[in-house]
Amino acid sequence: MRPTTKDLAKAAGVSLATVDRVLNGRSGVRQKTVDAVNEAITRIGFERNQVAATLARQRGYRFGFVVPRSGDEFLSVIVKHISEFDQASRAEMIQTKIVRIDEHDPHRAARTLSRLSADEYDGIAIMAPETPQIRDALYRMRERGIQTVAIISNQQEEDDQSFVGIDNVAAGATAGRLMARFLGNRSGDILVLAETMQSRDSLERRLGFDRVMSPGYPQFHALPTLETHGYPERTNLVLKNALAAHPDIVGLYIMGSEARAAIECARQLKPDGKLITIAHERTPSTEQALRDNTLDALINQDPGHIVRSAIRTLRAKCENRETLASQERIRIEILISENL
Amino acid sequence: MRPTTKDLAKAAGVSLATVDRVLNGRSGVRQKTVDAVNEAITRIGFERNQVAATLARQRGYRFGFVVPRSGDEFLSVIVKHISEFDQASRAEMIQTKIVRIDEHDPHRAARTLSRLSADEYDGIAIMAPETPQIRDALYRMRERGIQTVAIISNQQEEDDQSFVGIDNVAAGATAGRLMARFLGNRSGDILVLAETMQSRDSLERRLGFDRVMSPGYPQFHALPTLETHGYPERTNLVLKNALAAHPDIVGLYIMGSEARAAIECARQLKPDGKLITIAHERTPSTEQALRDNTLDALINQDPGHIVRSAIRTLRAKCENRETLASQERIRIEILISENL
DNA sequence: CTGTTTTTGAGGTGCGTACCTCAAAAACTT
DNA sequence: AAGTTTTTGAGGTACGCACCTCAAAAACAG
Repeated sequence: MRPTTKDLAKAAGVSLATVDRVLNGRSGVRQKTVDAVNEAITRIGFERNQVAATLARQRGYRFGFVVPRSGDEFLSVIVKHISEFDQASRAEMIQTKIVRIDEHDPHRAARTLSRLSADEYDGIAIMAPETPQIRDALYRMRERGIQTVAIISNQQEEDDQSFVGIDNVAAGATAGRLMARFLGNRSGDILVLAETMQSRDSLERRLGFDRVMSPGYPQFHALPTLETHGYPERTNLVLKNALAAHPDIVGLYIMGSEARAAIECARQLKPDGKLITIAHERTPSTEQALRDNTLDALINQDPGHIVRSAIRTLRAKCENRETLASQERIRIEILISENL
Repeated sequence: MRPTTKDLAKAAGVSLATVDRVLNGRSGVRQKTVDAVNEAITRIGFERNQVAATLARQRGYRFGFVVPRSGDEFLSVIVKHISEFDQASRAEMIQTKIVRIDEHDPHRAARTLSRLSADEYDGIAIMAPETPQIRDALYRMRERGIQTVAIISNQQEEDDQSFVGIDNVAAGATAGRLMARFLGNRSGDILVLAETMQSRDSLERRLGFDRVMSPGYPQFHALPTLETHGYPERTNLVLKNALAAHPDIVGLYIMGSEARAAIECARQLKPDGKLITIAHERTPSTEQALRDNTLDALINQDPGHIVRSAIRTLRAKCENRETLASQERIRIEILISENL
């Protein structure tokens, strides 16, 4: 039989009340007593029964997902998965809410974050570009006793347990390698497209891409990143200009998570030239493009996995546990039309 | 506030005891009453609190993983993940044991299965080739009240909820497409290697592979599958013979989950020719081969995911729930050295 | 209608923990 | 040593459900 708190109390030579105080980090216990209880924990191999604990705690967990207000297609996929998970996890007493922030106004965003209280949330998963204001707000949030994780875009140099998402340098490298291999023995220029190069994600992807291309494949020349700023018209324009200026384009790498406009352009270009096109994030449009061969490959991070992993990570932090690393590692998926 | 069994009893106009009888499928309740309770469930949106339920049930869940006794490298990875999960899920009151069966002796295997009792196991995940004996044993197991899922190799035409693994036809097609694209505009013969073509997995992979190659790429010719039967010496032999007989070999597709010997051969062949090599399942050796460029790509199914998904599926069955489809779908992963 | 069987209700206990209160004990302070 | 503060113990309640017993009620059979 697994030892219970009762057994633990006996083993440590203290009362249940003291065991409770130690286990839940309440104050008013001498260090000596704390040590004695901890010693007993390891000695008898006590493990808190999380099932009973959550039941007794009465209120399960309330987590918030902070996401940009205005978003691309990928964001809506994420949001869909959040509410799907919320549905499915009600029986496990986990509630999930979505909190929108203004990604273009760091101050307002920080203010929104500062209003999130520990009475309302046990943990927050945040998806936002890193700015000093946000970083600060997160710091204060943790001081208020709210657990945090960053998802998709890493905030600063966080530790493993505070970021759920992929290594974007590796993702860019993956795209680069595929691009090179799919191009085979051809040669020419490669277009690289991003929403903005201000964001760390784009910078890292480009870095990884170049790291593979530059030394390994001198026959290709990846042009400077073109910025679309998320506007379809601008995307059309910069693409058209680039194609005019560089007749020898053989590849197109769409780095951002909003690929619709770029794909549309590629679709029109595709029939004549054999343009190899690679994009990120599986969405209805990228999936469609993969099926109709407009896209040759898709680099994806499973949004469902990210959402669930963020929740598990937050919960583990609330319960002061470690996560199972292998489960929380988000894969850089390569999708082609055969393994959709 | 979420409705509890008490609320449900009131809403259905019955007592708590009757609600309990209906919820847990006990006998001695008129159909009419059952219907009334079920109606009330949907009407007030009752959802059983699983946390409280497992606590009250006292004993959590005991699951068994039935795996072949003698196995390849992939199997040991699976086993590692099972015990890792067992460790991590003790706090959730889930126990997992490994049961070995003799894969080469269907009768003995079936006998082992028949000895698994409902007193010991709530559910069984089985990884075994399909034979009439096993199929039968599984059927009887379900009659005994033990839930089952097949993992990795599907048993017959099971429904979605009874199989955790990948679509091997699609996996073969993925390998085929990658092979073709990596070969580019070259032409020649492609070697296909399997442990045995008796197994459904190999047949399906080959089918998928051919479905992509045959119509789409006339410049390649995939040779008949060579069987290694899992013996390194035989692998060496058949490979050597094949290479002698077909000087024009440009690709090697290793279909089985035991790739060590074949990789070793490929490693020796690689320097001179530009042999494109694709294998299945990530293991220490295939991973190493990917890093040193002996392998060009790896088709993988995440063993950790499979194990966890099998458990979740079994648990859902025990609790008479549906699973979250998107979470249980095992991906056909494409691995190259950049996204390991 | 009576006797038998089936169905239902009322009530209880326990799971392992959280969280609360109040008094007693121990540890400090001056 | 007396007073003050800190630490500990004892005991209780609650969470939502599973599982049990026994008696009462309802349905059915003859």
